[in-house]
Amino acid sequence: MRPTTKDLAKAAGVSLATIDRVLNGRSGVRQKTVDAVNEAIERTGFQRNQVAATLARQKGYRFGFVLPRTGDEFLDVIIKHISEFDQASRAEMIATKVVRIDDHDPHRAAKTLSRLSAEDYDGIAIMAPETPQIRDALYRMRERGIQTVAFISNQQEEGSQPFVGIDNIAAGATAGRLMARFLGHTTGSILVLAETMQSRDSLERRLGFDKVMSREYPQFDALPTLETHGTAERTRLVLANAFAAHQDIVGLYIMGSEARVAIDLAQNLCGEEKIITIAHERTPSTEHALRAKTLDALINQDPGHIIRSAVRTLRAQCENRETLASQERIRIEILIAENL
Amino acid sequence: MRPTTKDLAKAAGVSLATIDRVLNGRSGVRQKTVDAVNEAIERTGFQRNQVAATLARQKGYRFGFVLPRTGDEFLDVIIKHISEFDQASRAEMIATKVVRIDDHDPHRAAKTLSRLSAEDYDGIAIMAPETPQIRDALYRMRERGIQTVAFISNQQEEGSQPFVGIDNIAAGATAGRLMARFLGHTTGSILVLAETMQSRDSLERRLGFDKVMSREYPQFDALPTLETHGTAERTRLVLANAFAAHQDIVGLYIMGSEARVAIDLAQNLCGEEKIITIAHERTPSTEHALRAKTLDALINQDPGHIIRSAVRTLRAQCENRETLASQERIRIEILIAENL
DNA sequence: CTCTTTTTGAGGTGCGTACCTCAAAAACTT
DNA sequence: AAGTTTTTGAGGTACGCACCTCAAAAAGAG
Repeated sequence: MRPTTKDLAKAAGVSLATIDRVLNGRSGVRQKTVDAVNEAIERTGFQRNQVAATLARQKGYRFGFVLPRTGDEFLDVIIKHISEFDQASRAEMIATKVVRIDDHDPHRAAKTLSRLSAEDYDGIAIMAPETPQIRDALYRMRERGIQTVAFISNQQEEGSQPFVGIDNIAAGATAGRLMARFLGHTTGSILVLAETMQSRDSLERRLGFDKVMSREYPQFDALPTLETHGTAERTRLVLANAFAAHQDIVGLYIMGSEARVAIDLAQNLCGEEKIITIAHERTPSTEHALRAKTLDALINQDPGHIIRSAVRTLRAQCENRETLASQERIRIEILIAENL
Repeated sequence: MRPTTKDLAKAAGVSLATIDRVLNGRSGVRQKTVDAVNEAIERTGFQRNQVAATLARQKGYRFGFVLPRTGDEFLDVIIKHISEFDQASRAEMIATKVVRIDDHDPHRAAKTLSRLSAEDYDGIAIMAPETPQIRDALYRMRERGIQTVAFISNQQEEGSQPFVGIDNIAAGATAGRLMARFLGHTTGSILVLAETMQSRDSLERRLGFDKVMSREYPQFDALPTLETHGTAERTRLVLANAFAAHQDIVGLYIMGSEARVAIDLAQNLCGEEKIITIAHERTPSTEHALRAKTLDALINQDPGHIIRSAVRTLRAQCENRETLASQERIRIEILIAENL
């Protein structure tokens, strides 16, 4: 039988009240006593029964997913998965809510964050660009006792909060390797498309992509990143210009959003010689393109896994436990038509 | 506030005892009353609080993972993950144990299964070849009230129990597509290696592989499957013979175990012209080969996901709930050196 | 209608923890 | 040493459900 708090109290030679104080980090306990309890925990191998604990806490866990207000199809997919998760985990007393912030106005975004109270949230997972305002808002949030985790988009301040998402440098490298291998023995230029190079994610993907391409495949010329600013018009414009300026385009790497427009357009612009196209994130559009063979491969991070991992991570923080790093690593998925 | 059993009793116009009888499928309740309670469940949107339920049940859940006694590196990986999971989920009152069965002696295997009692296991996940003996043993097991789920290797009898694992036809097709795309414009023969073609998994993978190759890439000649019987000697033998008989081998698809030996050997036998090699399942060996570029791609099913999914599925059965199919789909992962 | 069987109700206990109160003990202060 | 503050103990309630018993009510059989 696993030891209970009662057993632990006996083993430590203190009362249940003291055990409770130590276990839940309440004040008013001498260090000496804390040490004695911790020693007893070690000795007896006590593990708090989370099932009983959450039942007793009564108010399960409430987590917020902070997402940008503007976004692409991928964001819709994320939101859909969050609400699915919310449904499925209500029986486990975990509630998840989506909070939107102004991604183009850091001040307003920070203000929205500052309004999130510890009364309403035990933790939040945030997907946002890294600005000083947001960094500070997150810092104050943690001071208020709300756990935080960066989510899909990493924040600079490593160490202060965990990150759940893929390694974007590796993701870029993966795209690069696939691009080169699919191209085989041809040579030519490769277009690289991003929403904006202001974002850390795009920078990292490009870095990884170039690392593979320039070192191992000098026969290809990866052109400077084209920025779409997330609009269809500009995507059309920059792509048309690029195809006009370069006659030898053999590949297209779409790092960011607006994949749909780019894929369709590239189909028309490239002539009879098919170009190899690789994009990120599975959405209805990219999935369709993969099936239609207008897209050759998709680099994906599974939204379901990310969400579950973010919640596990937040919950572990709330209960100040460690997480198994190996369980929380988000895979860089390669999707082709056959393994959709 | 979510309705509790008490609220439900009031809503259905019955007592708590009756609610308990219906909810836990006990006998001695008229159908009319059962219907009334179910109607009230619908109407009030009652959802049993699993946290409280498992606490009250006192004896968490005990699940067994039935694995073959003999096996390759992949099996070791699975076992490692099961014990990791066991550690991590003890706080959630879920205990998992590994049970080994004689995979070469169906009678002994069935006997081992018949000894698993409902006293000790709430459910078992089984990875075993499909034989009549095992099928019957599983049937009787379910009659004893032990939930079952097929795991990695599917059993024929679809419908009678869920399956957690990948679609092996799709996995084979994925391997085929990658093989063809990596080979590019060359032509030649492709070797296909399996432990045995007796197993359904190998048959399905081969089926998927051929579907892609023969229909879309007639320039390649996928040779008949070579069987290694899981031994290093025989692997060496069949491979050496194959390379002697065919001078135009350009690809090697390793569907089953003994990947390590096959990869190393193929390296030596193929001469200066590198052949494209694709294998299944991530293990220390295959991972190393991928890094060393002696392996071009790996088709993988994540053991961690499979185990968690199997446990979620078993637990849902115990609580006779439905599972979200979308959450339980096991991905066919494509691994290359960059996204390890 | 009576007798038997089946179905239902009322009530209780316990799971392991959180969280609360109040008093008692121990530790510091001056 | 007396007073003040800090630390600890004892005890309780609650969470939502499982599981148990025993008696009462209802339904069915003859």
